[in-house]
Amino acid sequence: MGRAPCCDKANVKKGPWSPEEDAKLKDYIEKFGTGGLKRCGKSCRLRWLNYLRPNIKHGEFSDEEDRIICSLYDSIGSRWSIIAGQLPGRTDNDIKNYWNTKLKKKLMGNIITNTPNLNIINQKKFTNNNFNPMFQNHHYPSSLSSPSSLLSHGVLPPSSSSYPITMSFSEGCSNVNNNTLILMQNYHQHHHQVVKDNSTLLVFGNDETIDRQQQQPASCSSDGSGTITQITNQVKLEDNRQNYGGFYSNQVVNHNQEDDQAKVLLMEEQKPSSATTGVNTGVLWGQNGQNTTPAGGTTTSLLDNYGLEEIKQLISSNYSFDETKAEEKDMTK
DNA sequence: AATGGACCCAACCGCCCAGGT
DNA sequence: CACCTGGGCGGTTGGGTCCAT
Repeated sequence: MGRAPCCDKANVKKGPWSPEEDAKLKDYIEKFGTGGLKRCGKSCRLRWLNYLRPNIKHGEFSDEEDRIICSLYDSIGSRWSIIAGQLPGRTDNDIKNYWNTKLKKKLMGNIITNTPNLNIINQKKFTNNNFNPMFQNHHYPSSLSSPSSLLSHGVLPPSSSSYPITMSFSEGCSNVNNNTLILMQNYHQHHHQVVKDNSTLLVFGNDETIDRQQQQPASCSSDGSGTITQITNQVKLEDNRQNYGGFYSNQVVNHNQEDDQAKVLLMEEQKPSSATTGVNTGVLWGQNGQNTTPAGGTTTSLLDNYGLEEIKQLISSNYSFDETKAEEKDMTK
């Protein structure tokens, strides 16, 4: 037997709360608890919890709050109530909205603006000759496999302002290995045209990002897996999308003849389905906290190496991260 | 000034679970 | 044990606002 409705839907008011209703609810709760309103109990509860109850914080989130949210999101995923528990005055709904509408984008902006050497990149496009060594050889521990973890471990400072950059990775970047950071201009397909987006993808490369024999760029999904794509002098669209969990890889290569550097992989963000288990979910949309197996190996989240209580302690102890602990744990796998 | 798209966020929906009967 | 109920939670929606054209 299914669950009974929480209220008589025909006889309850819905929609935004009026100031009169707010005052009434507050008054009732202060005097008698809930009752008397033509509101479903659930609605009253939510209104109270998210808006009316004392000491609710509204307005801007601080950098410190950002860090806490990012760290916990990286560790335990979208368990907003637990995250809210670490932020006095903030509600799970608030944090959820903040994450979905701002923080996620802010993180990407951080990576663009605050990664060392990025100024150079902003002034110069990559070419075969100037491909920034940082992105060729800079390795991060596998546990730092998402923007939020990079932020939460202090790799990136929490302030941000995002702006588009032009970026590509070229045939010259042959030293791409696992956990190498690659930043790419994001494009998307709109009415059969390729449209430049203001956002930027952060992608982890692996050995597959370059066909070493043919020296051709290849697609690289957020989990580091990818396939080889033939370069042409025109934008090439192949509708052979593969779902890598984190992104759809469009298999598009843009070879700009004017400057022989704009070989840009086109990728499109893909919102993960909650049902995507057993696949790596990539950089941006990672289902962290789940022990998933990507195409090219395994990922570890902080939760693999720490318990929830330890994570809380880590947060309060200024985010020091014990690399050896992760490595020890990896050894035992 | 009009309009359409993007963005934000309060509120709703539906599922799960614990506790009471 | 089965059923009922409400709390808790994460995902989603839709209306208001902003902003670019």
